[in-house]
Amino acid sequence: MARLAGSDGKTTALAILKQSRKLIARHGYAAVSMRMIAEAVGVQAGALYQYHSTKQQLLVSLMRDHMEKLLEAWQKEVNIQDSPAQELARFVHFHIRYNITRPDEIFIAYMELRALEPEGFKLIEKLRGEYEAILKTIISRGMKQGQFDCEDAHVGTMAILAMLTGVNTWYRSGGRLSQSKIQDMYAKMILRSVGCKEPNRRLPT
Amino acid sequence: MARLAGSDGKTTALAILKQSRKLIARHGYAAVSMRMIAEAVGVQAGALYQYHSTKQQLLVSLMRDHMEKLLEAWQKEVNIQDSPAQELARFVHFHIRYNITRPDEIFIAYMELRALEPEGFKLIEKLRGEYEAILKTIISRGMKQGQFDCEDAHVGTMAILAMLTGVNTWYRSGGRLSQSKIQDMYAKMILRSVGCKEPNRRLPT
Amino acid sequence: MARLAGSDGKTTALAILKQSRKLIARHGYAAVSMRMIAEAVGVQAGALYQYHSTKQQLLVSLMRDHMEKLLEAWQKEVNIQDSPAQELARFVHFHIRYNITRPDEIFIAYMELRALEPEGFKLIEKLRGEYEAILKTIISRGMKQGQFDCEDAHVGTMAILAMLTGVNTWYRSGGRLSQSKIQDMYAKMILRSVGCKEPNRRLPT
Amino acid sequence: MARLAGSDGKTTALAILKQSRKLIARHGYAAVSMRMIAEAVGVQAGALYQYHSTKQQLLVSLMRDHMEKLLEAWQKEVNIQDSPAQELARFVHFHIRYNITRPDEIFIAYMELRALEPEGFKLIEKLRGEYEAILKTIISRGMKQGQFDCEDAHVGTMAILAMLTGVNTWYRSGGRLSQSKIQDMYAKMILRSVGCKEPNRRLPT
DNA sequence: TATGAATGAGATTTCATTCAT
DNA sequence: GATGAATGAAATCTCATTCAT
Repeated sequence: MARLAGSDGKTTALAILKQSRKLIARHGYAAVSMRMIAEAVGVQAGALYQYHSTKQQLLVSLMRDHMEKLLEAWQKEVNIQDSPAQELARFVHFHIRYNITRPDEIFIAYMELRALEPEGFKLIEKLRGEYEAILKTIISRGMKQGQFDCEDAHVGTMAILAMLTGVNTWYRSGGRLSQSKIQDMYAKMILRSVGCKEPNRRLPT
Repeated sequence: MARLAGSDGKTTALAILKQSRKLIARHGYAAVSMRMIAEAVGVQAGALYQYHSTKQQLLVSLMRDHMEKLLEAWQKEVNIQDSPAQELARFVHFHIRYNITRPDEIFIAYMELRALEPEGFKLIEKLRGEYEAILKTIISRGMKQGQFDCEDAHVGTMAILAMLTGVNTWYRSGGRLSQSKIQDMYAKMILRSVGCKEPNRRLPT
Repeated sequence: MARLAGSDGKTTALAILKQSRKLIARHGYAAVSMRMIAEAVGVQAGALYQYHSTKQQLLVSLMRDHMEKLLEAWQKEVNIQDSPAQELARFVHFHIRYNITRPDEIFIAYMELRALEPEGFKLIEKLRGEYEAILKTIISRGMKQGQFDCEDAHVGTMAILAMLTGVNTWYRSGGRLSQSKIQDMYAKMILRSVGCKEPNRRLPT
Repeated sequence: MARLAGSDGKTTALAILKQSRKLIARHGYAAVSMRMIAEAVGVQAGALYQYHSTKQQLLVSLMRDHMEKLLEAWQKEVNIQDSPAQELARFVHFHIRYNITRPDEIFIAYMELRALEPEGFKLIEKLRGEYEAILKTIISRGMKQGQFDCEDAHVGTMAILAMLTGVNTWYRSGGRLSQSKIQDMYAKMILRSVGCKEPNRRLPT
């Protein structure tokens, strides 16, 4: 049949992204079928192909979307007057705050790289690299200025990102620890881990 | 046809575990078919069912196998005379050493929990809990003895495990950093992160 | 959206016939989708249904169109003063000339009969029969007048039509042989094949 | 489920070829679905893929099979003592006899070339070329020896093959004309068409 | 112990067609 | 006259699994 009265392309497009994000995060790209997504959206499977030419394309859209928004969000957050320690703390707070409210995006971004075909993989890897570079630059600057005592900026970057992103594997909103408490704890652990002596100053959560 | 001359049940059983581990780690449980495994082993798909009653059972075998061996290995490693700091350092060295040589097992253990059906999930979760308890106990002991200054043993446990396990996402053998160098760097970062002042003593890699 | 400024029903109608003819001739009715046709025309698939109620109807239009024009064209060609041999030669020249410039129509007319549903099939078969009857009548007349020595008018008709229509399977314009040369060669072969002794007189190509 | 007691690969393989040949000849490659073939064979659609990796492969098998058998059959038929006229008559008789009993193969061979993807197309074209070369050689020999008066061996080849293959479009076994009568009529028409004066000697049907 | 044939369900994707706008 | 959104059916192909041999 045809279009239902009141149906609307933009609404459907958003619903597809939302539902597929949720499903893929829960079960994994390979385990989610186009039919499952369609059912969640409330359309037939064929309708999905008006918005994404293949299942793979849908995954790429999801991941690119997330990475681009993440990078933009940091740009709005950054404060050029920060010392390295302040900037690292700000980054920790930002990363946790941003990720804790978007567990599905994060999970997909980290877990479904292997499901990407070469073209999509290259695109997403580039965006990931840009985000890693932000943290690496902070650490390098702190090392140059003698504020941090870290042996290797790259290893530090990877270790800290793993630690931060790991929050999502155990954090439950409404759990024993508030988000701001977690942010403070992680900031402290991480500043210590790079050998920073400067006291951790409170930052907006 | 019947059994090929020279074919051997034990050999096949091992080959199935080895190849399925490799394939599932690379592509994910849902993306690996029984036929792919069979081809890698060099048998027909039907033959796999002589060893594992379902695809799901095969996954459970793989994961239980890994967790049990990991726990056993730590038992052989532990030294009851260690101070908390020494034990934490030992744990860091152990975890990195053990995991760096078994990237596939680790990846599956962390990634395919969601692919487990309820029965298998309960079993594997129990074993994971036992491993986490080891680290949590170390931290708690260090806190009690005043050697560590950590606000929350559980959060510390999860943060440290995430950091450690993250090594596998970027470590390449033969890369710029040797395994023992990485172990030292992580031990330092982690001891600092729990507020330990005791100098890091060298441990066997 | 509504009609685009400058779009025009007649133009679209012609474009649909032209593009569908081309596509169906190349790939076959079953292998051509309405979307492929729409894309070639430069409209959305839905727009095709303003001109043809179904895909099948579109095919019937294409075939009826061709057969009717072919029959009309012969009517303009015929010369009632021709002897049977002259008329046969005229027919050969006509058929080759007409078909060589319309390879797509011919191909569809001969190949897609099987794609017609009963109603359309009856219609097109009737028109085909009329065309075959023209040739059969020529041969019969030649036999009655003793100019041809052919054992069976029907077999002769079918054999000659197959031979003539086969030209399209190998003729390439600009190839080694000119159209008029081919017409002469075929006229000679065909007149001989029906045992006609009268010399082949030149006819307009 | 599993294999049915008494089922047998060779039997199924033959049935697939037989049924797909029949169906593709009637409706065309694009219009025949794997399900239709499977139903005709009496298996599920998936079972077809044990024998042919794709639908396209199945088509190639069908066409190669036919062309190879056709070429072999002529090799058994040929008589090196034939004069060109005798050989041409023999070829006509052979072609009609062979094709009249295999209408499906012929139809597919001539009609589904366009359904072949490049790889398969190249293969089948090569075999077709070999068959055409047989007739072309006969005509060329007749021209050299002065027995035939034909202006162009290539055009003659294509014209005669079209004529001969066209028999299949109208012949119905048990119809008004017997096969041997048709063979004689065509041999006569064709020998005349190449300007051969030698009387047509009877050949085995 | 393993093969080879098959199933039945389900995967992604495409199709002709419809209809509110 | 045409679009854009959608349907429901069907296409090709893959999958886990079974079982006679």
